[in-house]
Amino acid sequence: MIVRFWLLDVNSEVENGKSEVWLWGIEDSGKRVLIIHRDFLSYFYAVAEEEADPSFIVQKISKGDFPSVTGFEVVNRKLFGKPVKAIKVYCNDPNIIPKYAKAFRDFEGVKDCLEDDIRYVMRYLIDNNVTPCCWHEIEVEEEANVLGIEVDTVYLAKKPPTAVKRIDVPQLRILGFSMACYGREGSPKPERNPAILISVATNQGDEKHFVVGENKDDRLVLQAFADDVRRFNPDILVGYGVNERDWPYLVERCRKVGIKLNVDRAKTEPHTSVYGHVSITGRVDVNLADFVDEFPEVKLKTLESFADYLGVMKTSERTLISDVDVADYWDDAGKREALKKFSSENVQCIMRIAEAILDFAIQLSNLTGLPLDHVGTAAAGSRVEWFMMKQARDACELVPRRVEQPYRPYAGAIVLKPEAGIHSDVAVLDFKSMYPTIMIKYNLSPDTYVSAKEPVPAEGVYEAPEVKHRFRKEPAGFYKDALLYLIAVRDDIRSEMSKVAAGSREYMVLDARQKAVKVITNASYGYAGWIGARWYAKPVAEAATAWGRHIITNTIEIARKAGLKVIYGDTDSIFVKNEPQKIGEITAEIAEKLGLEIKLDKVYMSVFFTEAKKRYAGLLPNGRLEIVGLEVIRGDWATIARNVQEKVLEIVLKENSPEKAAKFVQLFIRKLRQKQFPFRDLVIWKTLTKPAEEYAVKASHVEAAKMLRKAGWELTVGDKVGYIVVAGSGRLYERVKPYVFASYDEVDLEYYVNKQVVPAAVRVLESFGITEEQLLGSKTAEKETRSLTEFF
DNA sequence: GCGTTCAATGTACCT
DNA sequence: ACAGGTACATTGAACGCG
Repeated sequence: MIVRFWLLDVNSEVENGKSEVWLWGIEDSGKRVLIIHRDFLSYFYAVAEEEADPSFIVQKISKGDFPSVTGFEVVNRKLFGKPVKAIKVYCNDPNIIPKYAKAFRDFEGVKDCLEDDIRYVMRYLIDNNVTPCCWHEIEVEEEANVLGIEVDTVYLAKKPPTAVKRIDVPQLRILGFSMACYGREGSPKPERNPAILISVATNQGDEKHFVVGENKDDRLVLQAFADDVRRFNPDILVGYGVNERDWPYLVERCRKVGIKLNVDRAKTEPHTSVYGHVSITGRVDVNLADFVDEFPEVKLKTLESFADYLGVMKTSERTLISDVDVADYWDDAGKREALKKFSSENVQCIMRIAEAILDFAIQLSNLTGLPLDHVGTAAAGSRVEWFMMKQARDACELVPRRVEQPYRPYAGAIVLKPEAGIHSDVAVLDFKSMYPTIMIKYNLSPDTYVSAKEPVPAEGVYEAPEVKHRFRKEPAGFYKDALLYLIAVRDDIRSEMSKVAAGSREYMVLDARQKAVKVITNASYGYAGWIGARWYAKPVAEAATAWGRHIITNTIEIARKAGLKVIYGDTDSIFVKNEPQKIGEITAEIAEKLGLEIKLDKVYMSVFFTEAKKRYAGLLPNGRLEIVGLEVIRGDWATIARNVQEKVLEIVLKENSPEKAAKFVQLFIRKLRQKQFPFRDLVIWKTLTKPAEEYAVKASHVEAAKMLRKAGWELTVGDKVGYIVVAGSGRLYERVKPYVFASYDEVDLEYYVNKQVVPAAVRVLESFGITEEQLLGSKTAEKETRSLTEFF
């Protein structure tokens, strides 16, 4: 019997001493199924030394005591482009593979063992061309559901599945949840603090709240939550920070109160697995917080600010309750409803973010081949790597082991010093996807590199400028093939998108897919230069930037020779005076001489530069202000400073009136001194980049973090600390408090005037001759205005 | 002993 | 835990002065 299914999740189990792959799927009919594949043999490679005879090696190995080996196969493969003979060693116990590989490395004639570090499930997926979040067909027979798996049917696979060309996603059941814990000793601990409130929502519109009674006994809450999950039987569970917080807490708490947390489809408990994701057998656990990094505009990566950014729930319309205050809200009869409302809003945010994110997550999973519950937690480098592994297999390239590499920096891109001040009518030209384009054009790939000691091959080489790294022209390296594939796929998707209604379900899926393709394409250069990469290839990255510098330098020269004033440039772009005819001419000349396409990206009606690189603001014809690098878009400046600078830029660029801007700043400062701005606009957020003890110098956010920790609130590396500068004496770091512990009365307003608002404003206004003193002015308002008026 | 100078430290940004 | 290039605030030790 043939079954057609969409692959939701995959895991492996050991049954009667034999490994089997479990494929969790959804059929067209909506049936949830489990397909068990029993006879997939895993393997690793023993790579033979150049002079060695592989069959001799096989003979020798056969005499050793390796009971799990079931067979050998001598094959031709490549390693970093060099042909090698390899012995594929099949084993019936996947778990013993690393041990055998280690032993085999010592055999005479064996250069190395490879791919022993690829887990059984991933081996299965790659070798059979099975991709998660995609439709497949498979020959199966029905099997008795002896284990009581919570699916409609259990099948036994007769053959590996084959992919079906279909892009649609079945109707998935999604359940989101959010929890609150009661504690007054700092960060809640499952050993001592109950889960007082769990809010649950589904994509079928249900919303439920499980709340403890007055005795705060959470057994019923936990049980009801687990029962409700099983009743709804979701395919996907979503939350925010669930892998590191909610799931471990729930598991521990249930253990403590003597309940089994049964929320999966196979009667096991949630367990932490690779990349730190929590695995819930038969379902997919998605931590939405893993996807906030795709939006660098979101500075503070909390649920509420992510939701605010996506436009699903405005923070300004909410009463936010920080962890520090949960117990107070619970204990105060008048405030408890607010806590419930907060929890309900949180789970609503989660559901709406899921709606906005899941299409992308699904497409990224499908493109990289990483299961949906891994793909979020996997770092950018891993995502590229898994994508490349599939490409490598097609090219018969062996997957190298990850080897510890020393960090060796190399030269990157060129940035021009801008001409400070305001320029009007400025065109921005740029090379789209410059590094991927260069990598394709010059066949930059780990398997095409010709080292300095090697002779030039017959087909010739491309030699990078400056660094002189050489890459064979033929055949195409697997990076080139991979990048060409990605670009072709993206073009296909875009043409498909133009055929369907914008905003339709199909359009959204296609758009999510082209975004996933873009993410992988753009990360490929960085991957090549990453020392953690299996295919770390410094010459590839170094040659890409060298060609990039060559191209942009020549572009600047061509523009100048054509009489175009070059105002600024960074990596792959140039800012020139907008003269369409000349731009047309140089575009053609660049294409002809450099073989790369430069395009008009946008025209600024006016653009403002400081003396510094990477910081400017431009006014677009539609009236939108684009701000780059300046304090406005920096998350480590207080909101008041960002707001004042944004307004100054707007006045300067739209009204061309620095004087008006200066007066605005003076008024702003008066309001600040009168405490007219919300307290939260004074909070400064900075990331803890290492454990507090490891800092070489005292720093404000670290001191604030220590104060939080003293009160029991644990922070880990990567967390952002929000602090307030309070009145007092001494160093800055001696005058800060976590914002949750501070009140408006303690604030050192003069710090915010002198070190936040004024510097942010002066950054822009000093170009127009306005000084800090003028903005601060003298004591009375009249005098301020007069001195400024006199100045002009 | 005290104020100034400046390299080092730390964070976040740009492409 | 994708790269290098860059700006800027703050710290803290060295430096200069007398």
